[in-house]
Amino acid sequence: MALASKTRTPATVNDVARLAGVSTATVSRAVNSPDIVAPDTRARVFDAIDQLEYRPNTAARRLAGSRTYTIGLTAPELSGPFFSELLAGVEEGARASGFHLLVAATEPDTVATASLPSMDPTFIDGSIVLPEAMDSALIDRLTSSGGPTVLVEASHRRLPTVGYDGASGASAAVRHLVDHGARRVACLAGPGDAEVSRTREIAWADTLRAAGLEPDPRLLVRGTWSEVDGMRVVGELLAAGVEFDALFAVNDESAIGAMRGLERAGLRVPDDVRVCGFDDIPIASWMRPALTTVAARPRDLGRAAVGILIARMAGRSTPLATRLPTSLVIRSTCGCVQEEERAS
Amino acid sequence: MALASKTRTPATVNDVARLAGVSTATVSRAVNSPDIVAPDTRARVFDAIDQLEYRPNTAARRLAGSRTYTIGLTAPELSGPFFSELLAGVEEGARASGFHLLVAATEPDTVATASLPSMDPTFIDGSIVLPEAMDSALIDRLTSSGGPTVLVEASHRRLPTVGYDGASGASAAVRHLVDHGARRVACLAGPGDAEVSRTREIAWADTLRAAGLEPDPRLLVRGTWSEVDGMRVVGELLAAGVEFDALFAVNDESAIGAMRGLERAGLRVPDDVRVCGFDDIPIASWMRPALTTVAARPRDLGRAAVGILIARMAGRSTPLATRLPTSLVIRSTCGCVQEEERAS
DNA sequence: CGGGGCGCTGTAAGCGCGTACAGTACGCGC
DNA sequence: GCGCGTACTGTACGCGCTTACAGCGCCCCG
Repeated sequence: MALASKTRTPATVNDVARLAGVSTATVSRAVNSPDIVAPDTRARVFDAIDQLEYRPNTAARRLAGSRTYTIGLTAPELSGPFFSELLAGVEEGARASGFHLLVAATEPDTVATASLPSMDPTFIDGSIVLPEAMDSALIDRLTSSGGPTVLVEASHRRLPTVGYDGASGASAAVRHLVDHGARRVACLAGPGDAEVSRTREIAWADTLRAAGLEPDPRLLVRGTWSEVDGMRVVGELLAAGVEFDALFAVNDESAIGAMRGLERAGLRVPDDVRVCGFDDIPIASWMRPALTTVAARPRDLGRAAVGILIARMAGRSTPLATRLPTSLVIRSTCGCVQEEERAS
Repeated sequence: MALASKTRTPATVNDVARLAGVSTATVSRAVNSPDIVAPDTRARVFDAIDQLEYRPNTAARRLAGSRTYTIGLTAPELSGPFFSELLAGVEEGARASGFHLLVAATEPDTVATASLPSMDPTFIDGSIVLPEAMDSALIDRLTSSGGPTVLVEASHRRLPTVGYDGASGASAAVRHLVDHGARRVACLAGPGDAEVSRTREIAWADTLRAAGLEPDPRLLVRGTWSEVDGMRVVGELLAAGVEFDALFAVNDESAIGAMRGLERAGLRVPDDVRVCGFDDIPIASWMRPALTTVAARPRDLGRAAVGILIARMAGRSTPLATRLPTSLVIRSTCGCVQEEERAS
């Protein structure tokens, strides 16, 4: 019976009300709290809705003081395998719960200004933000005006966070390296102010100590998560004459860069230096030698984040910190897989 | 003088109007068409706006029949290097022009239903869609109700499109392979109904013919853009006993998969089979051997798409089809770079 | 000196929806 | 029989903004 609109202007509550022979208030109630309207009235309303292909106007809805059914996702950078997967997870979760997804990147330089518009509280019911996207002042501002907020891969006293159990992941990686003979394990970290990196660095040091190996501070080097930087930093390490027989990188991209740096210096992976990354980005299993890494599933992270956000928006309380498990994926760069396997 | 709000309810036009001693209409005009209000009035209004930290309520704005300052981006899948970069470009362009960005994935199975909500015309001023996200009926529906639409990497009779000049890119790649001695160039294509792939396949065949080489139909094989499929398909080709000395893949991911397939069969790249991909995804330059490929810049694509969309929304007319150039990036998999270079 | 035009501003009517508030009808207990 | 509670439904206002329309003062021309 969709003899209705094809190009006509969209139906409104009024149209539905008229067709169903009820008032607009009843239509609204039928849509938002079906249980408080009489079953047969409700049925008539829904019939009308179907016939007219009525869909509530989101803007009006918002204006009338209700939800916008939209959540925001803010990150410092939108490209890259990590964010890419995270986004997919967030979108999936949002869509499954009937929410729209607004994404925004924060200007690299002006962290403050340009970011806010997209997180417009009048537009958003709540938001998910990656820590490096905003300083804490901004986050405060957001939470005081923009509804619930969940932080990804960060820690916070008041706000709910979701992230990996980075410490145990890193620990497993380092332990694996050590168990297979490594004695001098370097750590290729991210920026010093990135908490995600810090956690993994600390786990690196702790695990080394637990194995009776004192971590050499010169073995802890920093990049910016990128391949280029991984390569550069390894070059510097080598140039400085610091010896190491294994390398744990806090993310896969810098691990890959590091491998190029090693190769450039004539060192072979895993024979001369064993390498282990973190994240298990898609390419990790396709490169050669295939990267041993700590598998994290950003897609799950995303899903978890929306889940928590939606719970908060609904007024339910949630644990403050959610930590997803990781698992070590052993491939070729750690050198503990048979040659035969590696060749195939 | 930001003695104003900290946690207070956001300022409205009324507040601004009162403070500036003008009417709300004037405030609105000052904001939306500054040139039609007297300079000193305008100044007073802007002062008030700053003082109150006023920011127009987007929902109200939309409801009052104006723009929403939001554009939508719809794709079948949100992860992967191509979309990732495209998104970054779109967001960049959108933000630069003061637009919000709503992203949505279309359900793999129910192409129809679940996608629309996010493209809600009452929410969106216009949208950018990747062709495989919607069938043409859906696109028609979107354009008839949801404002201007631009298609990415697709062709359309009425709608503006942006994409690469895939034909010339593919042509350059195949020509390069042939120029360097390849005689039997296989083509690893995408799904048969993907126009992007078709264009490149045709260019493959045409270029071969132009070089006096009749394309062997058995050399044209299809996957689904993915690494796994690239690997699988090459395996099948080999199993079928079809000989080839070069392979042109319509995207990098399947090229990478193909290389693994080749490796598995004991064939070496580029010595036994030369390989060339398409896209130049970030990893292409980091893998070993480094992938020779046609460089496309999805980020630019994204920027171009928003540019055109915004122009259309502003009523300006734009060319129907925009084709961005590509360039061949010669690295190691095509076998024409010196050994010395490859080793480094 | 009067009328028409222009430049600017104010008035007020919605945009589509949610929701307090005010019914209405019915069933029950007294 | 009346009064009251329950289960619904309708009336009407306002969310914050844009935008016709009208109004005001001014200058210019006749």
